[in-house]
Amino acid sequence: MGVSKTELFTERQNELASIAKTLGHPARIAIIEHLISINACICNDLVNELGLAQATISQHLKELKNAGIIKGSVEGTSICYCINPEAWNKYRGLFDAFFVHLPTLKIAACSTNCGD
Amino acid sequence: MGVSKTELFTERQNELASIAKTLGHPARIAIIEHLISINACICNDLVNELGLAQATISQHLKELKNAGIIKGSVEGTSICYCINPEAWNKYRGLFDAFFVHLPTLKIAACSTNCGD
DNA sequence: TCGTTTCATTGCAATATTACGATGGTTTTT
DNA sequence: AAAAACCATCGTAATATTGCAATGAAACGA
Repeated sequence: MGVSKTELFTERQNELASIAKTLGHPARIAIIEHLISINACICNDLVNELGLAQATISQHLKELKNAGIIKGSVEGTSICYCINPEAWNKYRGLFDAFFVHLPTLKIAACSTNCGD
Repeated sequence: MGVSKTELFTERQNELASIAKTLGHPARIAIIEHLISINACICNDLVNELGLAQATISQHLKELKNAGIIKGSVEGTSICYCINPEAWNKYRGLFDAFFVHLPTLKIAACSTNCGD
């Protein structure tokens, strides 16, 4: 039906999936990486940097803002965006905790059980 | 249009977004974590473990298999799934490299520029 | 062989996502 | 005040995703 059954999963699983979903578009990855490389806040540059329309960029920025990954502040006629370090570190922690699993011992056991 | 303009981004950005998208559903997170906790391969258990229909679980397993995160091998009438450690480590590396950015110095600069 | 178990696949309905043109609001510049 | 610059939002079209019932396909046991 196009809607996820979030009530079946833990809050952490839903949160991890939600932030992964936010990162699940190359434009949003590119926006984040450009924000980081510029080491400061951007706005209309993203429209020129990536090849997407202004409305599309604005839409992606909104999603990133909703997720908390970035924040923006008014700066004259333009809006200055930057990474939100608190959310950034929180999400890094979530992914770290997720990927830290699967030590060597488990790898061996799994390979054995799966054959192949 | 519902379709991403992948040609605008680097291969790495597309790959990172793709794997993030695969992880962007709580059922797939739950499947992965259950596979890890069982330390071996599962199949029909997932239908009982999560509250989703068999067809739905099968669909999620297919996506995880397409991404390479898991692999399955026939085991009698059932199919044994497990984490694919090579892909796992590769994706962990991608996320690590992504999140490793934003050292303390940049945090300070960004906060200053953004006001707030 | 026949039924059972276990999955994958198909077909469908409901909803979500992606992209963009057009429009409007806010702030600066002239 | 008028024009310009910048951005968010609305509306729309095309496509993707989610979930499930129903149906097949493959392997096992009686």
